[in-house]
Amino acid sequence: MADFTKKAIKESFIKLLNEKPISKISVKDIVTDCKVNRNTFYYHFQDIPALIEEIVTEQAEELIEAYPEIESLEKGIEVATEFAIKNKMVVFHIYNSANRDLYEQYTMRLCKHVVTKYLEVAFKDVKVSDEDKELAVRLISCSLFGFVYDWLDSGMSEDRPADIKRLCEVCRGIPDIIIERSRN
Amino acid sequence: MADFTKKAIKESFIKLLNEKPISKISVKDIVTDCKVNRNTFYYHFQDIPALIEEIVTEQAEELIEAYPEIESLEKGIEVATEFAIKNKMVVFHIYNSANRDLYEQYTMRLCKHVVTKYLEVAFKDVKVSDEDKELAVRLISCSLFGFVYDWLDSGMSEDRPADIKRLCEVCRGIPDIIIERSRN
DNA sequence: AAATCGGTGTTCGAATTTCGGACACCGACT
DNA sequence: AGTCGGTGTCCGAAATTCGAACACCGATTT
Repeated sequence: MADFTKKAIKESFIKLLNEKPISKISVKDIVTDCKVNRNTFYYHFQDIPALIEEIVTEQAEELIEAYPEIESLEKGIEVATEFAIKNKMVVFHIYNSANRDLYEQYTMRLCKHVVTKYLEVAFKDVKVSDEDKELAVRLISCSLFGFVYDWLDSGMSEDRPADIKRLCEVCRGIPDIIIERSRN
Repeated sequence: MADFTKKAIKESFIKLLNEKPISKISVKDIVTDCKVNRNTFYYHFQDIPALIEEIVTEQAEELIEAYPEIESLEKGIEVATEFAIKNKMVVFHIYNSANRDLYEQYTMRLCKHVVTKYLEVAFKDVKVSDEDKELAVRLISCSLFGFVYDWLDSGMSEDRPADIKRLCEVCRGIPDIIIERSRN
């Protein structure tokens, strides 16, 4: 089964995201756009947050797929940041919505999700304890989140590469510290 | 219902058409490409010719939709030729296949189909008898078919606009003759 | 304060679509 | 003569999509 309907729902949502803020997108808008029954939406997804979760997860996986040979955490941060900034980014639409507090939590969840996904790959050949892995996720997620927060707050500077570099500088020490800790 | 699966099957077919000659495209190739059960193909389409028929019909309808205000038969011929040449053209792939005789008949059928579709619009506000309409379809279809035949045979010249103009010159007299005949 | 409105999320059963697994058939190739 | 790959068809089961309800909520209107 190839789930064309599910795919169409996702595409409609992304399309609508480019037309209006997420807070104004209803389930009805989505199903109207792709001409399916409202129940079909609920058959595939719990609710809109679940839809977002799946889209973001997919994009993260696609990204990791595209960079199978990430050699360093720094590169990983860069890639994760690219993910958050370059690729359309559902995250941003969420962030820009009205219910800021709610979606800040959600953005953080997404950051952790992305970073965790990445670290599964990045830590594959390095022996690091589970606790340290968790620490790495937290540290890097917070950095990523903070960067996105700042980047959006300061008016979305056009010079993304420089901004990414800045984030990398912030995070550069973290992986070394983690690996060092792991060696005791 | 939005028939995403059916749409996917069509898209897979068109995709495969750009990779290999139509005579080498099997139902299995199609369903493998879009990850659908073979029976699902047969649920939607009688066979591959029926699939082609539907694709071409749709493209013709889209074209007519895009040119709702065709003012003259000449313009119509131009549009129909554009349809046959500019828009990817399933017709051509058919034509280039091994079983030339079979598909020449089919190409002619398609030409007639397109021209009929067009003339329904073009003759809408002109009172022309059914016999004359049929004559117009035959004459213009043959011109279109002959043009495509010649165009392909002579190595698909790059200067399409000039070729279209040439076809229009060939056909220019036809509509006038038809309308004149209709006036008795 | 009550009523209306638009959206949510859920349930149900019916209808449609997709599926896997058969089958006979055919033409090409061994 | 037998194998192979493709076709077109059949079946019943499973999955998906549907329309029509329902209670619920929050905002807006009256």
